[in-house]
Amino acid sequence: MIIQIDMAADIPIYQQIRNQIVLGVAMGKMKAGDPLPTVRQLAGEIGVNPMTVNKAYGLLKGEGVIIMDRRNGAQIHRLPIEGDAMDLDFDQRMTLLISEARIKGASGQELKERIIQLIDRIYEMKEVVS
Amino acid sequence: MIIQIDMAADIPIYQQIRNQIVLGVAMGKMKAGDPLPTVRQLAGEIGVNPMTVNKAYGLLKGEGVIIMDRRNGAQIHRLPIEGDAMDLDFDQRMTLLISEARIKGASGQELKERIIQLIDRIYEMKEVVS
Amino acid sequence: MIIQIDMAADIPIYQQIRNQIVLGVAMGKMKAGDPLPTVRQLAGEIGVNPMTVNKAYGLLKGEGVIIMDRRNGAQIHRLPIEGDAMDLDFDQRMTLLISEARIKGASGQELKERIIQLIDRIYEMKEVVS
Amino acid sequence: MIIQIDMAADIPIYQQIRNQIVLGVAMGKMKAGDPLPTVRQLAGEIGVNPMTVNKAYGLLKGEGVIIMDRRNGAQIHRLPIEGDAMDLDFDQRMTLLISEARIKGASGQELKERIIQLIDRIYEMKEVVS
DNA sequence: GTGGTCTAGACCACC
DNA sequence: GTGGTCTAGACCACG
Repeated sequence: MIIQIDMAADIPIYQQIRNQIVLGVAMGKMKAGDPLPTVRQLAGEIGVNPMTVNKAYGLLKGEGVIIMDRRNGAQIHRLPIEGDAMDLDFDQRMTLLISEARIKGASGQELKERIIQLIDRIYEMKEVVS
Repeated sequence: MIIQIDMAADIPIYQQIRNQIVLGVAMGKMKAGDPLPTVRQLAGEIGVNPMTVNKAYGLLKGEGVIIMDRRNGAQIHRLPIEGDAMDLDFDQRMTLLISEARIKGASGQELKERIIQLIDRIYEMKEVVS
Repeated sequence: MIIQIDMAADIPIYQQIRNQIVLGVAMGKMKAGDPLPTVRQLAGEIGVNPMTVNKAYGLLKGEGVIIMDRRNGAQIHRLPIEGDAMDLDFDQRMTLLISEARIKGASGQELKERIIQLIDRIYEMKEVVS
Repeated sequence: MIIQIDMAADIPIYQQIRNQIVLGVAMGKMKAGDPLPTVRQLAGEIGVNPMTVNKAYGLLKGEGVIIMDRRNGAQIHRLPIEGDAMDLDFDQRMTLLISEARIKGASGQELKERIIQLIDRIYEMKEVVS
């Protein structure tokens, strides 16, 4: 599991770390119970301040994606995590994304095909849920 | 076209204004050539500083969504927006959105149905681009 | 001689009018002594405020491109007009233009070929100078 | 890299700052990865409000010339700038520049020689893009 | 420390 | 009237 940070992006680094771990879990690269590197280890690898990694882990813990244990460090939580999968926030962000594509000229059919393709790629790995 | 601002949200106000106008255009509430409220007018209505609205309009102008006319204020651009409709940024944001839904337990089928529903709702209004 | 105005452009309308007349003169579409439409006429044709056209004519008069006569209206002045053809302002604007092209990846050779092509097109009409 | 501002010029200050940095990059005074002064630093040096410098940096960021890094301030972008080097805007500005020179009496030959001289001066520094 | 955001208030160019 | 620019000063998120 390699974390790639884009220092030029507008997205805060701690958010990028959080996002990449979410992606890793959803695509089956990391499974429930798998250990995460320690804060210092990961911070050293990607060259950021340990406080930044700590903040990302805190976010993930708050979301229920990981559990932090004083003895074993952090590890992926049992899945699925709590919360409605497709809540208001999901709809709003999805609607905005589709709208931006529409005003750039995408057709509804193009969009559907592309998104189905992306979903299939993510769900390629069966049984992510523990 | 009413702009609703959530002062408590962590999304910057100028970004919220920009998003709502993009949504309005994509869903056909605003058509090419339609006038937008003036900077001062909109600022007064939603109770923010004109500079904040100005920044939102500047963003939209940079994206090619609106044009700023010294005589008539701003209006929706008549030319199609430049840029690939489904670029790398689109894929990344979409992949993240789908991944978040998956780890909350959504099935691939559920996701496809929901997203197709959202797309159909947005594309209900035919011919947004004049 | 048709004047085309781009209301969406950042360039002020009076400046656009001035520029197009300069282009028309340089490319031989208008010669010394040719009459320009009256302020009201041109304003009506392109749908702008007469004050705007008036300002453009004032600019051109100040530069020596046209002369304004109460009886005959405005007409193109005898060419060439006064002033160093390649002054400091020319060098600065040209340097900026070339620099912008360079950072977008243009090679020196590409630039020279393109510019020579543009010069030849403009100088196609022999003997603009009266 | 010293930025010189002409407070009396009719070009906005933020535009002057942007232009000088573009020139600096194109002429090799600044290379990819080189740090720019911080917003507050530069604002202090040239005696303007930080917001003005911020606007200039925002422009350059939007153009892909620089990246803004929360840790190290701004620096020259390492990737080539997107966009056609010689687009419609380039042609129009170049045509206007040549036309203005022609009506002041410049010959096509004079122009070609002068412009080639300017290009060679700018491209003196090999390999600006890292 | 940095940049990001927002405010209040001002003056100017354009039309 | 409009938007464009600039200032002074403030608070916050990020690292």
